[in-house]
Amino acid sequence: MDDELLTIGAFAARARLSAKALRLYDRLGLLAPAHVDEVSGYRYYRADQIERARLVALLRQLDMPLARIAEVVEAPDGAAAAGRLDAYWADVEARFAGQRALAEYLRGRLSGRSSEMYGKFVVETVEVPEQVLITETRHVLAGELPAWIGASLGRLETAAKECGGLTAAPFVVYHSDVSMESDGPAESCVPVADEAAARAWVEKHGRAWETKVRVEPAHRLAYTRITKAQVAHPQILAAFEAVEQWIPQQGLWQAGPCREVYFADWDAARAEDPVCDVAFPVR
Amino acid sequence: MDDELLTIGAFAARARLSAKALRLYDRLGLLAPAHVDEVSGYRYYRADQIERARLVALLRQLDMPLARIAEVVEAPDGAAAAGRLDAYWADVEARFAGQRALAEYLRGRLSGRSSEMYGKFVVETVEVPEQVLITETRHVLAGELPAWIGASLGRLETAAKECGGLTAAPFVVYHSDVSMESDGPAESCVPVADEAAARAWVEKHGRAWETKVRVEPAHRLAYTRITKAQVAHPQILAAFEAVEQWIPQQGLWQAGPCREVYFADWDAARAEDPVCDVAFPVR
DNA sequence: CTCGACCCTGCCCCAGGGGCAAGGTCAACA
DNA sequence: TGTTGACCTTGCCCCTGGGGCAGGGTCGAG
Repeated sequence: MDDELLTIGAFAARARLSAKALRLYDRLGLLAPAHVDEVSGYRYYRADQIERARLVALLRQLDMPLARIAEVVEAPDGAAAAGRLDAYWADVEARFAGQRALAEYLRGRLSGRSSEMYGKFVVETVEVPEQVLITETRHVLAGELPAWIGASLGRLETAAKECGGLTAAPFVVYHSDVSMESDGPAESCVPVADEAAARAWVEKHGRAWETKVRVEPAHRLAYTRITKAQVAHPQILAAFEAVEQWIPQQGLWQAGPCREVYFADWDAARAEDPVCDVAFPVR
Repeated sequence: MDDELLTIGAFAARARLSAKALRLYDRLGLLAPAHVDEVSGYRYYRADQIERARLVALLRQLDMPLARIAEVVEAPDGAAAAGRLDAYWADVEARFAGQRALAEYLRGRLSGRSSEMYGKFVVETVEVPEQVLITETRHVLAGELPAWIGASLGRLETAAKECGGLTAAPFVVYHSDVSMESDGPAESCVPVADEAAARAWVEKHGRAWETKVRVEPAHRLAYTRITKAQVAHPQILAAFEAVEQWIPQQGLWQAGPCREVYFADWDAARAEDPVCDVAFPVR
């Protein structure tokens, strides 16, 4: 066979990687030389290791982290490797689609169409009485947000039935970044009638740490109503901004993190139906 | 106006950035607080700085480097800012398109279609006599490669006319990575008849460092012929791989970096016409 | 034997922050 | 008027995926 050994430089040229990178991959166990001279420390690679090295190099061109590359090249067979690549690439595609939408939105905004955009939103305020809430809090990425909101509110609405029923529309509070990438905590909330029953339910069914009962004091919300079609990035950002612009114009100021109040039946709504209020607590 | 000042924490929550990030942006001059207490060092931000901070946060979600974000937010007007965003985003789109093509290619390869793919390429060898070359060497990214090859070979072919004419087809040698992202040096070469004239031409017209005259000794090339349509990433990778697979099977080994020999008139060729040999020096 | 081309390790550097420690400030409440 | 707890400061080390350089060891050809 082709069992002559290549020095790191020769191997690097053939694999089209740098020697430095090869040393790193050795250290990480991603691509160990076939032989290391114990005296000199020289690394020697077999020619048939080039294939793996090239694959690593190509995967790096996809910006795949070395840890995930290891999963691909260690896969038991080609199909498994292809599957792991696909999983990674699906993540990248999803993320990129979000970024592209955001870039388009920003281009429009920077081009000076902001005043037109805000004009489309009608902002009002509403007094909200004190509420007993069952809440679930989680760090969640924007891509999973819709799925998580659906699942979480579904769980909590089920709980609400055992706690005297819903006293108002469920909502989600964003304690940090509203938009993509965000792993800032999101808190889904359902207002219920019976605080004691709620505490008992959480005691029994709550997921540790995530589920809590909380009493929110009375407050005032500034909100704008949006349609189902608008509940998506980045369109929804325009709604948030419209409300944020409006608040100081009225001599008010924000008194807490923003929230989305889902007052309609999501599944039954059509794209042009109003389903959600984008809201900020104000004073 | 709304001239009350916000502490870094309050401002961070409103801008949906971390306090740490705000300190970094302050240090980089990207987003300086309106006021810094000289005694305590506390940073205070005006409410109207939130807009800029939000823009920075959104641009960061596009993975735009802070230096380019600075260019956007410092732009004299919205149109200029939008233009800079567009320029950045066009880069991202181009890069992503390349990555997507590579991911598709890799999925096919990992799924075990490699043997079919290699079967499509017929590999042969040819003896190449000693050649006098005028060469231009540059670090070039894959995106610019086609443009650079065209321009560079155009320049060198013009030169060749004054140096006894072309004695063989021009070619490009890849001294490092063949594929995208690569800034590994690429060397465009034209073989000419008159070495003395070539040296004189380079002396007179050569771009410092980039242009050289070089005598390449006689060698043997293993090559496969590809069509104009195949001269693109990542399809061309399959051709390179086919030749690389073939070489050891014949008891040969690679004796130098790979090259693309352009033997046809590029502009006159149709997509299905052979225009290029993908070649490796062998022994 | 010598020389130049390789190779080794180790250290510092980049972006864009996260996390933590030690210590200084601020405001509200008793 | 404290005190307390929340908030702020700087500074240091950590991450990824290497690049670049210094100082020193090795290899092979002439």
